[in-house]
Order: sequence, then structure tokens, then C-alpha cells
Amino acid sequence: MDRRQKKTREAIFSAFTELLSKKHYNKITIGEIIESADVGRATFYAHFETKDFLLKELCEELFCHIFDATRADGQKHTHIFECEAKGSVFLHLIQHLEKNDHNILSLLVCENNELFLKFFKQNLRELIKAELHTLEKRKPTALPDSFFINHISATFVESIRWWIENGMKETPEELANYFMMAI
Amino acid sequence: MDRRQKKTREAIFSAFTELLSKKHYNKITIGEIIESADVGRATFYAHFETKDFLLKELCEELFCHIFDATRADGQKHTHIFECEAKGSVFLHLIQHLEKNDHNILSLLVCENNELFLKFFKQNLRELIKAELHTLEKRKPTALPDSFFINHISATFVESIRWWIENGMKETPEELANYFMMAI
DNA sequence: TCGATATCGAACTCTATGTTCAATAACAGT
DNA sequence: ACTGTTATTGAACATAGAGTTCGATATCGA
Repeated sequence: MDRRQKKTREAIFSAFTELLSKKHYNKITIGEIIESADVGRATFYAHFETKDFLLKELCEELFCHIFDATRADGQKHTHIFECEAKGSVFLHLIQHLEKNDHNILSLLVCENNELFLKFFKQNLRELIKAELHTLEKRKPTALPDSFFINHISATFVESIRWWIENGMKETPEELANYFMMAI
Repeated sequence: MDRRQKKTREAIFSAFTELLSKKHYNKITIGEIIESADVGRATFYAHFETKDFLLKELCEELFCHIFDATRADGQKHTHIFECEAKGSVFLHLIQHLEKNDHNILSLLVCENNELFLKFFKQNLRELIKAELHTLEKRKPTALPDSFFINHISATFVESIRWWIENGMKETPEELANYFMMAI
């Protein structure tokens, strides 16, 4: 990709992320984004059709990245859903978040978190669905699969939300434990 | 309150609810609202400062109503958090939702549901906090109270969301059972 | 060095927001 | 039924932001 393109794209993402951590999505104008990113108006529209598309691409970039990373070294997780095992997927995800790659945490905790939590949950459901068999023993047999999958992913996301909102005082290991106690 | 005021207020709420069930909040214009409600532009602004305020007042009206109703006959719930007991608060809430007072269901399931789920969860947390002692035996002792409260309310909201999204095939009693199995 | 392409900036159209005001209609109390 | 009060109306208005266009300029990869 053209060096210029990459630069402006990065500048826009960066400016947008910064703005999102400060004010609500609806209140952010294209004018602010391009001023903060220091690019021309026409340039912005050459990259993104609308503000909504910008958000969508940002989310995809952030979450695909973190989930791909998790899936990539799936081999390490011999019993991926066992919290006791060092290599729990959930612990892995929490550790990823703690590192705060790409400033993702400030996005998860800001006013707009609904948007990101939605993407987060969606990715989680797919991950859990693929590995459902390893969680079977935790599932009451009368419970429908789809209910259970939804429940697990929602519980995980809520655990993260709670963690961030309360100042992230717990270690990733402690939080992973809380999560496993809850489900 | 002046009969005229009440009428326009109702007309605006009704038009707004109708629009919300069809398209996303961000895409709804004041022009559409006043046309659909058949009131003058100046009249709208005499009632609501902005679209955001309109939304806020609608949410308050809807949720305060349903939660007040639940709290009002609190006496009936002798062991309010026991699902087995006929008078479980959760079952009561689900039944309320099934009746679909004020079209609240279409709002919970539409694209904008984040907004309503947020209000919903907030009200639930307060309710659960007040009755935490009745749930103690379900709580692993190592789990902080705030984590547990958040977990229960989030699980309930997610149960509702799942229920609606899957066509509400289950009876309120079955759903309440699923919920109690999950927590 | 060269042809292609990305950026710039300024001007422009359009749509929606929110305000103002004078005329009119509906109200509540006597 | 009368009267003073208050809500509604509609049209005009100012403002702001979205998205487009285009010629000039700068940067790219080869």
C-alpha cells in the first residue's frame, strides 16, 4: 500500500481513537477528526465513506487483531477453557487487554463502550461456539446451546467491563478466577 | 397538566417509539418526528430541548413505570428471588415484558437496544442490590459483592435479549428457569 | 526521470438543527 | 358565557455539519 495512504489512515484512526476517549461518538464531527488528524477534507472522504464506516473499520482492526492473536497460538491452550490451566483462552484475552494494545481499554471504558462491547461479544460468541464441547460439563443439560453460548460470552464481557470500571485493581489471574466462579 | 400538553407529549412519544422500532436513533430526524406526531416544529422544542432529552424522558417513563410496578407489590414476593416461588421478581418482570406494555419489547430488540438495555441494567442493579441477602447462598464467597450484582443483572438482561431475539418461543416460566439455571 | 496517484484547500450544495414571532386556538376559573 | 392565560401553529431565519467537486500540488513506485 502506498506510504501516503497508510500514513493518513493511521492518522485518522489515531485522531478518532483519541477523540472517542474524550467525547461521545455522536458529538464528534468530521471537521474535528480531520483537524486533529491534520488531513484535508477530501482526503478523509477518499478513505472513509462516512463516520459510521470509520468506526466499523476501527472496530474490525482492533478486535480482529486481538482475536486472531488469540486463535493463532491456539495450540498452546491444551485445555483452553480450563481456568486452572496456565493457558486458558480467557486469561489470555484478559492479559492481552491488560497490555492495552492500541489503546483498546480506553475505548472499552469510555462513554461509547456499547459500540465496542457489541463487537467484542460478537467475536467471543464465535470463539466459544467453536469450543463448546470443552465447556459441556459446566452447562446444565436443560439449557439450550445458544442460550449458554450467549450467557458465557456476555458474562465474560461484563467481567471485563466491571474490571475496568473499578480501576483494574485485580490481576488478570484473579479476574479470570472471578469469571470462572461466576459461570 | 394542560390537556393540550399531555396530548402533544403523548403524540411525540408515540411517533418516536414507532420510528425507533423501524430505524436507528441516529438516523431519525426531528422533522420526521414532528411530521409523524403531527405537531408544529416550535411545539416540539417547547417540550423537549433536543432529541437526546426526548429519548431520556422516554426511557425514564418506560422503565420507571415497569420497575415501580414491580416494587409496588413487593409484598407479594415473600421470597422474591426464589424462582420456585410463584412470586419471583424475575418472573414478574418477564411477565411484564411479555405483556409488552408501551411497546417496550420492540425497543429492546431493535437496533438501538444498547440504549434501553443500559437503562434496564441500571434499574436492575439497584433492585438486586437492595435484595442481595436473599441471593447470598448462590454467591461464591470469594466473589466481591459488586461483581456479583453486576453479574446477576447482566445475566438477566442477556436472558431477555436472547429470548426476544429468538422469537420469544419460551414461556415466561421457562425463561425464568433458564435464568436461574445459568446463575 | 516519469507517469500515476494521493493529498490539499477552497468553494459549493444540501440537509437538519434550533430560534423567533405574531396570529390563532384551546384552556381553566369565575 | 366571559376573560385572562397558555399552548400551538407555521413560516421565516440563522447556523452548523455532511458530503461533493475540481484544479493545483506533492509524493509515490518503478
